[in-house]
Parts: sequence; structure tokens; C-alpha cells
Amino acid sequence: MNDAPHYDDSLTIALLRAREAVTAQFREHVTAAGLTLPQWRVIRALAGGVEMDTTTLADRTVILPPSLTRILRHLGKNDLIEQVPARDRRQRVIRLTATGQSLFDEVWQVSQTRYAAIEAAFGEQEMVVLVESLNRLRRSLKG
Amino acid sequence: MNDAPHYDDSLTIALLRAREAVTAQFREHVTAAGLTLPQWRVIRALAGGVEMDTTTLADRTVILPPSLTRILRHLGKNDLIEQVPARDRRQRVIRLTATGQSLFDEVWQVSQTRYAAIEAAFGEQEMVVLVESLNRLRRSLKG
DNA sequence: TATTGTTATACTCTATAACTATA
DNA sequence: TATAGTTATAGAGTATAACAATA
Repeated sequence: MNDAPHYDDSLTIALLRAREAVTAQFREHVTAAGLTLPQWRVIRALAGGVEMDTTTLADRTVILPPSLTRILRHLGKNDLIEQVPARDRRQRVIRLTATGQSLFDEVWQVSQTRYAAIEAAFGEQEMVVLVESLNRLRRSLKG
Repeated sequence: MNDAPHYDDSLTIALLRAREAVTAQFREHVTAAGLTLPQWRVIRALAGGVEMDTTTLADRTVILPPSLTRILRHLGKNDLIEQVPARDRRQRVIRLTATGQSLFDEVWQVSQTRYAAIEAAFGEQEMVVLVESLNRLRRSLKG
């Protein structure tokens, strides 16, 4: 035998499985809107008139720069995002188009009901505690 | 404005970021051993003489069957896993070779120090609570 | 007839390195 | 020289369908 913690107790596996279970709640209606989940994260990060450079956007959406480049090309082709002139001409500053904001509003409405269902099943207070714990874990590893 | 929860408070984003931060602790030494993280999950699931069919293995490692087929082909080519004759001849039952177990032992030694470091930074008790909470979340969404 | 697993297909994401353009 | 972003490449994830072999 070895002294590995029982596989189910592994933090990495627990994170993977939890993420799988949670994203499953959103995949269907996001896909139905013609978006992948990473594409949806980008749109969500820009919702409400936010303008953002791609480095910040990559960090906020947890998408690596090469993926983000492709995603932005795709979203731009579908007229969901547009580029804003930036002072620093190395930067690419992005915002939603009116079409993009409309799509956000539509998908977000369904997402809210899904969030509510997760909170109902898991517990509202437990959810707050869990998100805080996850963010604390991340900070303790990065700092 | 919209009534989206603040982006940082989102469960999906918190899960993604936490997973990113945790896997970053393991990626370097697993990669140095010539393995990807999914390949490592497979080897870890089989460590200690475990024999497992691919359906169970796919579930335990959170890898979809088509991906697992590819990964097993790769690991087999590198002589890290081998097939075991099974009663039900539809099943493909897998175990580690001696080479595979050696590689596990080597990588696992480093992984243990990484786990210990995470526990030290985040708190041993908090870690137990977090893993329990993640597993409870998953069960509440699946059941 | 149902189940196990593989193959096929298409597209996307993940990750790293090398590169271009601007500062 | 440093930074922002893109391109290139390989492995892996996502999803569905079709298929062979076995039960």
C-alpha cells in the first residue's frame, strides 16, 4: 500500500468534480445561445458597459492569452464585441456591442435561475462560505 | 447597471481560479516527469496495485471516455500501464506496470511535499472542511 | 436487446515558446 | 529593455454519433 490520501479526499479531484457539476448547470442554456462557456465568461466580464484590455480580461476570465485572442476574434466576427481606441497603442481595449449586451441580458436571465437553484440545493449561507474559502485558498497560494 | 453578483463572488469563477492556483503547485514536477496532469490523475488512480476498468477510471479521474482512450494508448506506449484479463470480456481492465509504479512513487514523493505546503499555507482543518464542502456541493447537484 | 469501450469528427480549450509591435 | 498581444504547436476537453464485441 501507499500513504496517498484516499482519492476522493484529494483537493484537486474535489475541485475538478465540483467544477464539472456546477458548469453542467450552465452549459445547456449557454450552448443554446451559441456560446461556449469561456466565451460566456468573456461576455459576462464585459457586461454593463465595462471596457477592458485583454490582459485584465484574461486574468478575470481565467483564460490564457492565446485562447482569448481566438475567442475575441470569434466574438468580433459575430458582432458581439468591438474594439475601443486606447491611449497605449499596444493595448487592445474591448467592450460589448449593443448586440452583445442583448445576448448577455438574455442568457443572464436563465443563469440567475440556475444560480438560485444551486443555492436552494446547497444552501445560501454555505455557498457564501464556500466561495470565500475558495478565494482564500487562492490568495494563500499566490501571495 | 445589472444585478449580476460581483464577478469575483461568482462560484464558477472562484472554482476555476482555485483550481488554477492548486494545479499550478503540481504542474511543474508532473511535467518534469514527462506527464500531463490528466495522465498523472490516471496513474495516481491506479497506484498501489489497483486494477480498474476504464468506465470506473473515467469517472474517478474526471476524464471523458474518448479522452481516456487516447491517454491510455499513450501511457501504454510508454510501458506505464498494462491490460489485465477480465471476466467480462467487454471490459478493459488496467493496472500499472512496474515502471508505472516506479514513476508514481517518484512523482508522489514531490506531490506530498506540495500538499503539505498547501495545508501549511491554507490550514489543515480548513482544507478538510473545504474538500467536504466541495463534495457536498457536487452531491447536491447530482442527486 | 443492452452494455463496454473504441473510433470518428469537429471544434474548442490549455499550455508553452517564439515572435511582432509599441512603449 | 520591457510590455501587450499574436501566432504556432501539441495535448487535452467537449459533444455527438456510429460502431464492434460481448453479455
